[in-house]
Amino acid sequence: MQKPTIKYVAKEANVSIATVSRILNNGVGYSEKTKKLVLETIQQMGYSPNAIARGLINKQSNTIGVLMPEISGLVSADILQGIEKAAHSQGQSVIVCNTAPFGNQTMDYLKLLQEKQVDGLLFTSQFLTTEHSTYIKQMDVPAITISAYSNDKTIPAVRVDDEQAAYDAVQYLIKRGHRHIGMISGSPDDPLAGSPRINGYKKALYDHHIEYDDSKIAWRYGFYFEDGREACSTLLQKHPNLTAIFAASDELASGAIAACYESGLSIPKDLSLVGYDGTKLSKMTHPALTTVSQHFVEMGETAVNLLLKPIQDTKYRSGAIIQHQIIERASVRTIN
Amino acid sequence: MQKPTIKYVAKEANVSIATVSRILNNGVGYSEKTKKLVLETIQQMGYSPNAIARGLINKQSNTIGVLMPEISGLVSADILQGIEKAAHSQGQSVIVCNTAPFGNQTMDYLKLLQEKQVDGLLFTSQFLTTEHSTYIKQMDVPAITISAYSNDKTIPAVRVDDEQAAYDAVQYLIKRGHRHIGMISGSPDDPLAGSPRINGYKKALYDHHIEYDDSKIAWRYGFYFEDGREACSTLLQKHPNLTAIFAASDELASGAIAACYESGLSIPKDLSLVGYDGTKLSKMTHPALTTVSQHFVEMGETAVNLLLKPIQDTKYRSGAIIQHQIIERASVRTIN
DNA sequence: TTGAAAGCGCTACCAC
DNA sequence: GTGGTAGCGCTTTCAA
Repeated sequence: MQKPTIKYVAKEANVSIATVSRILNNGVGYSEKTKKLVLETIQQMGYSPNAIARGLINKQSNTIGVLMPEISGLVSADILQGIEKAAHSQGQSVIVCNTAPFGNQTMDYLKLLQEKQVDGLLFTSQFLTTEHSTYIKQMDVPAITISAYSNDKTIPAVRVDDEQAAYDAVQYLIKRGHRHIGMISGSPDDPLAGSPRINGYKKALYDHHIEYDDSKIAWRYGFYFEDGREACSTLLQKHPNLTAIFAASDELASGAIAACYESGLSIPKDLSLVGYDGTKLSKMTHPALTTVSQHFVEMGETAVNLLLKPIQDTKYRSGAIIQHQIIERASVRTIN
Repeated sequence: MQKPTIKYVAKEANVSIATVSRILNNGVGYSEKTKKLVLETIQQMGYSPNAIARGLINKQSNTIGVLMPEISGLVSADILQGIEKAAHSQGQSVIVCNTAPFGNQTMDYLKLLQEKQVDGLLFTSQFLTTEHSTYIKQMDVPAITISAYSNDKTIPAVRVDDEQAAYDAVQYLIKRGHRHIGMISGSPDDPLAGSPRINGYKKALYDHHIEYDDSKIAWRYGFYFEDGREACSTLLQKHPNLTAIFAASDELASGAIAACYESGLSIPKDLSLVGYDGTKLSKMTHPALTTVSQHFVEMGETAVNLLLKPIQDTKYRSGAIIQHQIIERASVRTIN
């Protein structure tokens, strides 16, 4: 049995396909009577319009493509959630693409999404090369980055002010009496989540007249648990007198917690700790992490809105900065 | 500037569109010379085929739809990762749909995906009603459930044998000398992740001649941190002599850990704990959780393969059971 | 208020 | 080997 098409519906209802089409698209130009008749026929035949055929004519797919490394990360998953929500509420579907950090996976996906005629592109937590942005330009679809880094500044970016957020985190510690503050970080060469946070850390120290010491930053290439554990353990060995550590991700912080348990340090009694991201992990550790929360779901939503709405407001031409927020929990102690 | 179409490429290269099409689709019926010429023209014009037009003819979208509640959950995210990986390697794109547990969100998405002519449907962690499965049948696309529950047994299911897995977890505790074992669980009315695990718990006790006591199961509707914390605290109050608890999810277990800290209990010294799921959370808690690992990424991959491959092997007609595995970490102590 | 028909970009059939 | 063309299911003029 063939699936019914508009043609078939028209025949059954004894009207033209044009009329059916009009009714389907809420246009005008038909009597209530025919409308009722057609709608009934559709119902009865179980007709479902073919979005592909529609797309061919309308030149739009009502689909946006999302490119992200590691879908299953706490951060990515939250962003994706926000994206899907906002997209769906605006009649768009979301195609997810899991890009590998190496190779030209991203280019391959870009080509694929171009063929699929996506109406927009979202890049999450990714470094956008010039090759990428050049290709996007040629694709002629709107694109927005989320927590990503691009050389091409004409692509709007939705992000948190990482430097300021890190600054706030460190200042938070300073205000609670800490002066021996270490940092666990991603790579200083990472322009995305590495250097900005390191800079914020440095700046906060500087502004509060605390001497900066290179060796008080322990960095790894990743932002994961194991990275945090190793980095923290290294840091503690080098600087046993640290009273606080700022970790550039909640996962790093959770690793730091593990390292502290291993070396018999109690948090926050012996060492205070501030995380970063505000993922659900941060409330599940023990002690619960005081952390800098990024509103990932909101970031995803904002990005979609910026992508889909014709950019009338020049204010958002270059994207949006989402406010971060320090969530106080139990991992920081105040020194008198 | 219009985007170049196949027609335009044909004109530029002085061949027919039929020839271009053949070359594009790796068919036969053209000389090496024309192939080279056409490919060069394509390259030079920056032509990209239109998958929508293709789809209209081929009656396929090379897209599969994934429906899941809560994209951002640890479990869902892992499954999605596996799905995307396997789908992409088979030339399929993935549309994610975040279904709310209430309302008829799922039906709406189903209709949408039907219009988009998806080639397959994947249901994750969801309860499939008869209305759903009836609609799917009528859509005439293959569908598979992953860690889901459906009344319609003709829909292949990819899952872990939850009862057996829970059984193994509890038996693991029993073999380590525990006899006072409580359970923190989802709702007994939840046929998906509730009752099977509870049954496994009961059965293990029974098989090892340990009396079953209803009140040693504390359940909540959710499987989250707060649920676990509350449930554990309730349980501990009622049964202070428990030496072990089996939690029906890692998040529940992490909540249980928090509850233990609050009541001054040390894990595993005072209380042993086994989690469920094997999410990345389980290695980030302190102590690291001994847990029953479900291979979520593999489950996603398997589901896609089953969905896309014509089902030649009757063995998989009804789906696949993915092996679970107990990962031993630091949350269980052996009683002598 | 309605219908006929062109055409979106492509594939596949048939003819040469 | 190659080209002409019907037609996938739909929207949208243009006429009636």
